[in-house]
Amino acid sequence: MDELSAEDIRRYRGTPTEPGSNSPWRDRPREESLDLFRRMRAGEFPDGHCILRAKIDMAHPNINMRDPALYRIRHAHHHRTGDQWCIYPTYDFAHGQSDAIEGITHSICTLEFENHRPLYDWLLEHLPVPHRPRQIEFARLNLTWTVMSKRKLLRLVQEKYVDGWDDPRMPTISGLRRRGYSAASIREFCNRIGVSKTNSTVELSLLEFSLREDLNARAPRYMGVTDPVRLVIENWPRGHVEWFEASTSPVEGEGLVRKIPFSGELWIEREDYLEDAPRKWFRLAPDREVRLKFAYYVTCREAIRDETGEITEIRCTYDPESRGGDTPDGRKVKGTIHWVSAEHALPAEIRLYDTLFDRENPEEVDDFTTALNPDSLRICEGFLEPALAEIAPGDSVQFLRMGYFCRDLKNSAGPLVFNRSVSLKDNWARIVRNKREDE
RNA sequence: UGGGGCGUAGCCAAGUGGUAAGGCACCGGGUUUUGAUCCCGGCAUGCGCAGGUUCGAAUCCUGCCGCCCCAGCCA
Repeated sequence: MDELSAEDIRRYRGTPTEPGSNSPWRDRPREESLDLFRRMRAGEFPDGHCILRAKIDMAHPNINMRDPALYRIRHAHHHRTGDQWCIYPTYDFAHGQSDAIEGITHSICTLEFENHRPLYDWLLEHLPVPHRPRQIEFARLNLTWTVMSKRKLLRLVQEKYVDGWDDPRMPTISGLRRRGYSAASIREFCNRIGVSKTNSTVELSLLEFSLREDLNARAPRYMGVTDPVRLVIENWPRGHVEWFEASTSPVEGEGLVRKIPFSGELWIEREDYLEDAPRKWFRLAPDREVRLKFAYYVTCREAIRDETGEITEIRCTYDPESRGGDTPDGRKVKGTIHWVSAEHALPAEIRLYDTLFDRENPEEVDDFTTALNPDSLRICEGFLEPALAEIAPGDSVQFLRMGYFCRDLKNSAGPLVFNRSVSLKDNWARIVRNKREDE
């Protein structure tokens, strides 16, 4: 039992390059120590008055072996036992013993505990344990574009930078689940990155790939427009509605068949129209023809703008011969875009996520909260095809061409809310990016 | 300048004396009513560096270099 103050203990410990020296209490007779320990347990002393230490070697090159603390006084209130217990073991003292009692064979932990293993082993050797566990250390998982330490994540929650531990932007299991990450995709990700002792940071793209791979195989396809602009078909019979039958699977003969209403006024994705389109642009532009998925070919005639210059309506004509998405003359259209009939559309809140931080390594700045990405969440007022009303909270679907979305687990009572789990791979964006870099 | 770890491609990672797996990313091409998926091809004359041992070295030896962790009565 040592009665040195915390400050003195630190002084006696030495430094990594200089040995420490023995506490003046080190040779206290056992009976006296036992008595002190009993009284400490009985609550006779205030916090820090004395402490139980292991007698090992104050000159040991490993600082953890320089007479480490084992039991200290903490007058902490416990929700079950109240104030009756006031002494607590250190992590090092408890670790090996609890492993031994639980029959643990391989006690796996992270690299920073490597220096503690000699103490872990020393305690097991010197204490009456029922079994000898072995501690094995591995590198922790780090991911680009986020932080992983519990202490940092806690700050994000406490300081309200996110909505809670299950905010879909959090790299927590509950956050990933709410984002729409399946258990299978997370497991497959873990298989892919492996386990080693190398300090490493895995690229986020690998996590995203694992999700896409799983959802590509499982998620039914529907149509939803996230950033809507109105498309009017000038030669469509007024008030006419057609219903198309389409499968939710891209694979012939698989999936469920549901009906999709089509009419003369649709919502399409704002980004699917471009005024000055390059030659390789396959979507809508003045005088260009595209296929409306499952339905008809339409040719763009004009775009109508408001006073601010924003496009409010795109006017097209359709080819009645192209019903179903093919024409008798066999002419090809390069682009196929998704749509939702305006009259039948389900309004929905669609949440699009970006990385929580604005850089690959948020730890490179002094305070990681200054590296938060202000655009990590974008809330859209979108429109969905009617069949999407049947999707249960927590279920994943693909919105054609827009990515994989998961109906939010919370907010299940009110209007439809969908979280985007991950976008689809976007080769067009890549082409545009590469071209810009060439110029 | 003490001790404990780790260095194989842009990012992960196999490999333990027989001539550098695999995945992601990236780059080409094909198929496609999702610019998705799928398919085909490319991507380390080289394993932190320098010597040495060996018929043969990422693997063994020696010496360097770089990065991470440790001076809580935190975990």
